[in-house]
Amino acid sequence: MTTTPKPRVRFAPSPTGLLHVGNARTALYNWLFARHTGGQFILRIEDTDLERSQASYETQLMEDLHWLGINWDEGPSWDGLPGEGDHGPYRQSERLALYAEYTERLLAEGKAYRCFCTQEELEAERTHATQHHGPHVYSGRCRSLSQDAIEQNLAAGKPYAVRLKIEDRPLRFHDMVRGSVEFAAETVGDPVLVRSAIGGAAGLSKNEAGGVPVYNYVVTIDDALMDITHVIRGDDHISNTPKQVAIYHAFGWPVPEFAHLSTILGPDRERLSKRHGATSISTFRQMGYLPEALANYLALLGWGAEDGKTETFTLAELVPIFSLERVTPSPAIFDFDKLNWLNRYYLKLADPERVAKLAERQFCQHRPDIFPLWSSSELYTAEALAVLASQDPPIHLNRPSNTLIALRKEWFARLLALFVPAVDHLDQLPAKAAPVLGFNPESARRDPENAAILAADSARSVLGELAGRVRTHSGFVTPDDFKEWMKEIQAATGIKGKELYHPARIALTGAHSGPDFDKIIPLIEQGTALALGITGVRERIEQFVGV
RNA sequence: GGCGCUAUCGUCUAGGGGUUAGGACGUGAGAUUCUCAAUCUUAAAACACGGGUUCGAUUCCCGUUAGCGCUACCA
Repeated sequence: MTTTPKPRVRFAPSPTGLLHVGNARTALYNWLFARHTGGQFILRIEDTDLERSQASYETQLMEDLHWLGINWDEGPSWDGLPGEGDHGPYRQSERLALYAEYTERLLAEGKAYRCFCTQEELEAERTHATQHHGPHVYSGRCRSLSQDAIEQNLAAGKPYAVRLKIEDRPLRFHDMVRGSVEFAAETVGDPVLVRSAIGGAAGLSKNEAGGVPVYNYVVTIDDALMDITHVIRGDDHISNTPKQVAIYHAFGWPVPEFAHLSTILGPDRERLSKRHGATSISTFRQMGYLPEALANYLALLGWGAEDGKTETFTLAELVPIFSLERVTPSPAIFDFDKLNWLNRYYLKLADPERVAKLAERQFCQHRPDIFPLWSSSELYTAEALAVLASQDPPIHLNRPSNTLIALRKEWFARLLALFVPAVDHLDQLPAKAAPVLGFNPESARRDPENAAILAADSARSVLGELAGRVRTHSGFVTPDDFKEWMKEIQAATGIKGKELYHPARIALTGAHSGPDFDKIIPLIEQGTALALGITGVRERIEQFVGV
């Protein structure tokens, strides 16, 4: 026995849509297996469905993989890089010419035969099978056609498909996730390898369809030609596998190992789809999920560490411990809550500057009235600087160039420090930060919970007292000022606790709950001073009470 | 209809002939706080059912049930 060669695995998506979490997980497991074993990870684009394939999807797909941290050793050229590897081409559409010679070989060796059956005849067989509770497989009628009959049909120009002769013995293969799997030959039937002109194929007219090889045939040849040793894919391919195994047998090629990954389901136990919310990688990205969170979650969905306890892994940590033997065969329900937990975890760990960049994009999209922050050319004033410096924590002017921008970045970093821990994913940030950025007084009053709080007599008194103090106050407001007011109002009215704070909080932030006043007030006043279009504390209370 | 795959807390899972069946998310309670989030502590929560095998099965075998997939000259 020679030493076992390094594994070669492939991820073979069709560019017919956005990369879906299920496929992404398949890609991830392939990648992890390759990296773990020191093997090769190959990307092959199955773009032969001319009708549905789009070049833009192909690009997006590669971008999504890249974003997740999955790179490939061989694959189509991308992003200016030439295609790598000596097993190309890596786009199936560029391989079409390859298959004919293999079909000739099978025909010549008598391992495949021409089938002249019409659609109607096949349909009739199927109905008959249903009536007799048998499997819906081809009877093999054209297997035993005499040479004369074949010549005659050919001469008559009858369209034909090419079918593989399935030998009458069980078709079994080894699955690294499920163990040995076996299919009886009679439940498989002689599969079509090459379509006839009557068959029709996606994107082709009936006449063009003649001679077009079928998916099961093409993948098998591609996998064999690319020296794929381990086929890791979704479990919807299990029933295709016996046909593929028969093709390997017919050519005398070594049968690879298989690993069929279970389906990912939605909370209702149906196959995960757009119906359940976000499912494509690019959507998760837009929503402000971190790639490491998604990759970690996907790794955990159907696989667990040996200790049964560790839950958080970087890709680098995953590589040495990942194994297909530990992959669970049962279907898994996609749990958005757990993904969110992981995302919060990684958000806490992530470099603040990186988070700031991602967050800024979200603000630009959702609050164009206030963001972008850094483009303004307005100058700061002496008063503004005073506000920045005297709040706690102060923002000091300490950079000679780009000063306003530097100050704003500092402010933004503090805003994020306050609100990022409160979100599951970054696109929730603009809404969460509304207490600082500003709010609509009317809709704040209309909120049912707010309305209930505001309806109380005590709330009216508090707001009246507060407005009075705001009016006589000059200059900006500090948390100490605010504390002082609350103390005075409590002394004057006897109102305290929630009855005191909730109305005040609504007047200031539009919501009855949120971060500490100590944090909010400096951010508001500093934001106002930085000309961010944020209404100051005094103004917003006056506005609110005046409504 | 046929064939195949699957079955441990609500969810993801660990485990494995004798265990207090472990962890995580989520949920409940408590601490903290005017409140929310975060954080910490804590609680509740599972071996689908029926037969075997066995001194003993959640674990092994067989059925049942349920879910899912394939059943095409789609990919």
